[in-house]
Amino acid sequence: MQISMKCSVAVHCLIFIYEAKDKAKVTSTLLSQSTGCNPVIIRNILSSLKKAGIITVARGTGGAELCLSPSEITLFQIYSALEPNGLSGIIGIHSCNGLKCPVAQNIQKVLYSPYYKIEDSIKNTMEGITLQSMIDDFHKLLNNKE
Amino acid sequence: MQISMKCSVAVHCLIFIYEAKDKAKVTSTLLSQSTGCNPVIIRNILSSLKKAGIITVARGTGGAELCLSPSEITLFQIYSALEPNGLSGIIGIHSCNGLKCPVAQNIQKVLYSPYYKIEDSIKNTMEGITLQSMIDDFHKLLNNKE
DNA sequence: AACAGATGTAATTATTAATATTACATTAAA
DNA sequence: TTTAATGTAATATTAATAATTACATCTGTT
Repeated sequence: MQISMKCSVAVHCLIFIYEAKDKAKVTSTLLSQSTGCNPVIIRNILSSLKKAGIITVARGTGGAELCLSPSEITLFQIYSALEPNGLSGIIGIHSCNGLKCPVAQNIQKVLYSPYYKIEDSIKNTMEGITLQSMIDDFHKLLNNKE
Repeated sequence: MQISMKCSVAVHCLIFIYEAKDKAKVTSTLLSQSTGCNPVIIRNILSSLKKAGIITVARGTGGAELCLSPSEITLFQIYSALEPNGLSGIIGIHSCNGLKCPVAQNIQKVLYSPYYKIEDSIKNTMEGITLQSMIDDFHKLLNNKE
């Protein structure tokens, strides 16, 4: 129901910011050109990452930078920054409130535990993936092309 | 991006079918009343579950029944029955093809491994959840209400 | 054989969620 | 004060979900 591409775009931006360090000022326009997304979408994503303490963005003059080292930034942190409700509700549940059927009256409670387990396993997996590991993979890909 | 409520509705239907065994003929109309979903949606879901060998649906006369015991039916089987593409692509990736930026050219490959890990952890968790366990939880909820 | 009550499915419409765009106030260095 | 940014609200567009309509088909019953 809702792991949107925002997360992918955010990882893209973070790798870009890391690579551009001391080389170029990273503006939302630049990132919009690199990702193919609208600059306002980029600004919203950067704004979320900023609130989560992952990056700083200079007002006025512009330019984004990492606040943490890539090994301290996990995919779960990135995802959580973007999705205020976290993983809860990642799977849709139909609302059948007010119906007499006992299955209808209890289905939401029955699904709670399975869905929580799924959310928790996604969380654990995401916590095991760092920006550093993705940057490493990126560099491997660059080297393989030579 | 896409774990829809179909999965929840399917579990609802399967519990209903299990509970109604030898008591009532389970038609799509009945299930549509219990779930609050449109009967055609129900028929499509039942059709998918049927193709996956989880239930039988009698043509003409009507009525759905389980083909397997609830302990043999996992949440992953149910989910897979409904989603032909499985979990792949559960997380959206922006398309930035044809762009010069090296990040843009490699981001999809960089994200492949992390996203595969996530999909796999969801799969494993879903495989550990049986219809039986959900039916047990349902019965516990019924008893607690007395 | 005709009827009644089902399923199966294609085609269409409606609704909701995700993404993009426009507009403009605000910021800070030059 | 000009310029090039960010920040964000409001709106529009697009894509994904779900609902609806319509009708062919099936099968037990009368």
